[in-house]
Amino acid sequence: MRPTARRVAELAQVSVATVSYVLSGRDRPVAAETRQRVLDAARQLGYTPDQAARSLRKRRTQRVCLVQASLGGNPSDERLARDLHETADVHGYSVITLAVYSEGRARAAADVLRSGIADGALVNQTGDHLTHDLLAEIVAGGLPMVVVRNESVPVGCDVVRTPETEVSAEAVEHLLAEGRTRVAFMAHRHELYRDHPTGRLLGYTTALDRHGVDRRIIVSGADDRVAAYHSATELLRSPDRPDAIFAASDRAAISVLSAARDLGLSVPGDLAVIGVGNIDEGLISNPQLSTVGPLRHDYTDVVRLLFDRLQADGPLPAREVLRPWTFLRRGSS
Amino acid sequence: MRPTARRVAELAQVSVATVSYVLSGRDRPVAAETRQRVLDAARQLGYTPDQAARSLRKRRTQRVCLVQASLGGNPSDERLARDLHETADVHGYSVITLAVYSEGRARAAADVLRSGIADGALVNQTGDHLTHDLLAEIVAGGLPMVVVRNESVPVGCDVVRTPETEVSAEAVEHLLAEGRTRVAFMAHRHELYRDHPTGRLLGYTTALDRHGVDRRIIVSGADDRVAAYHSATELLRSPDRPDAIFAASDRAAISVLSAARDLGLSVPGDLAVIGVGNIDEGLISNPQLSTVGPLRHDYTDVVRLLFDRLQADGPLPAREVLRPWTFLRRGSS
DNA sequence: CTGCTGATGTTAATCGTTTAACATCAGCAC
DNA sequence: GTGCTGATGTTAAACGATTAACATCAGCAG
Repeated sequence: MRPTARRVAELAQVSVATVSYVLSGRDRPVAAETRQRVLDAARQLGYTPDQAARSLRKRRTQRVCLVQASLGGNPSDERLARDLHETADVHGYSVITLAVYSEGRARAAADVLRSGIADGALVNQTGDHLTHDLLAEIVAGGLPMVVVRNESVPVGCDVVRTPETEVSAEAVEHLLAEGRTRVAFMAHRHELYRDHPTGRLLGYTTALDRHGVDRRIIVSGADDRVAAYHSATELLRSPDRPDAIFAASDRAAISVLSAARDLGLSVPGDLAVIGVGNIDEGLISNPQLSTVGPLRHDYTDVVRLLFDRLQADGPLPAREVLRPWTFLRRGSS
Repeated sequence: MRPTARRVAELAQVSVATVSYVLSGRDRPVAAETRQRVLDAARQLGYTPDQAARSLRKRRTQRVCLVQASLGGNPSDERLARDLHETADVHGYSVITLAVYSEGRARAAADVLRSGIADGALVNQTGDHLTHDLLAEIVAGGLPMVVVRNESVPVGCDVVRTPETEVSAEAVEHLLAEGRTRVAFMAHRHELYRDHPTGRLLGYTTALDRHGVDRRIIVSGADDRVAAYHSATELLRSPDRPDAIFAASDRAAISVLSAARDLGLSVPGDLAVIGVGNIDEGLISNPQLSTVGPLRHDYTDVVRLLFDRLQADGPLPAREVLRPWTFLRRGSS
């Protein structure tokens, strides 16, 4: 059995209260000699306070929850995860990750969040799985929450909005204005099988609409590099091949570049390529990758929103922050 | 305030015990009519049992902890994380991730694990930060644990060993046998600043030793694609450039291929390249990437080791599993 | 000497859930 | 009727840490 405060108290010949006063670091006067006895006893037994008991009593878990659609793969998500972990460490919090990769998991995730597993949550773009209703339900439970999303969320939590739709449209319009006529969109699998389009897909269709282009060329493959390569190869071999591809992720776009090169197509001559995400790798590709994405890959401000809430005494008003995104025209378009 | 079992009990006109019996699903007989009243009350109030209280009483958190050196980036780590999350979901567990990216964090992580934050832990290659002593300390606390590592760990937990050193050596020997004379190693940053070499570095030096080669060419850059590209470019521009590069990761190796191409070097003619990890992307690179790594990217068996332990009644003997790795010679060497 | 203050320690209530133990009652065998 | 059994419900004791409230005592001003 793990040692309890009681065991430490017995060994140090004091009461459990004293043990708690010494170890929890509150400034309750404790005689130097007593304090030392307690510390020695705790060390000797290898005592660590039980988190469950502490949480129950203090109504604080010292944990934050990161809610994500997918696990890894996306450098931007990784960066957010890292920033969250690092900040959490500094503040003495642990991070619990909840993967919401389907409709069903969303319901379960909401329940987990409402069970008081963490003191706050950072929700990263979990598509439509976490509906506004579900988010509202969680917020209503009193959980401090920050949501990173490409749309406003009217439920009383902080929202970091990305202008994904607008900037994606801008990029596609650029392609059209340049004279490209057959612009394809390479989508993530989940973008194809749901009612509500993602920002990037919406940007694509919006731009085509504005320019009166009827023809939509939408293929899957953006989920991973290999799928993107094969999907692009097939697409570019078709008799009526596109003269531009807007890929839902930079990684996919880079695979498109590889496919084009392997087929002997010149970029941007024969084919223009634009990705989403503005990952660093786009700077070493050949040609450099045009992309749509955030200017800075730094989520410390987002994370701070959450910890501000955690440290606030009263409830804070819901804030909405607009994350700066831009269309970066580089060599591939 | 979140509703408690007590509130539900009041609403349903029963005792809290009955509420617990109904909701926790134990097969304690409860009259159908009573059960329904409780269920209705719980639904009406949106009741979810408090995790802290439940954990305290049951001495089970329904959580597992994933301990990792880095967050994301490595496809293999991602896959492990995903497999763990999915299996955990199935078993009704949540996943808490602990990032151990430095010596200091290791001590803290050990304390967190010992505080009973989870029912079991899956430790993924956290280099030397988590020393055997620290691991032993955690295991001694009674925490079921599975460690994935490139060496045996004699502390009473399950170990999934990767023959990273041996297979790396094999790959480098292959380069030497082929007649390459200036073989460089591109390392992760952390590999350069610590006493104990990683398996891949050890494999590299071992192979050189065996062939009586004195000259070590070790550069950093394996941590990310951009750094690898620049590091490789610099290396390949040097007057006495290497004729082979063994990169500590496939991602880095692929950047080396890009750098070589941009410099007009032919692969494998002018330069042989071998990576580590056997990621799928190596199949779409041009030329295809030779690599050292696991045959299958599937960690369900590893995860099962952990859940076997969690579900076992008594203590299980420590198992050691050897993960199959191999040197895959493809187009780049 | 009296009464106050601050330092130091202890007692006991509390957080919300689980669960062993007990109470009650109906049904039934004898 | 008596006693047993099983169904159904309640009571109360945990789980381990925190913390308000209280006890004690030394020092000291008046």
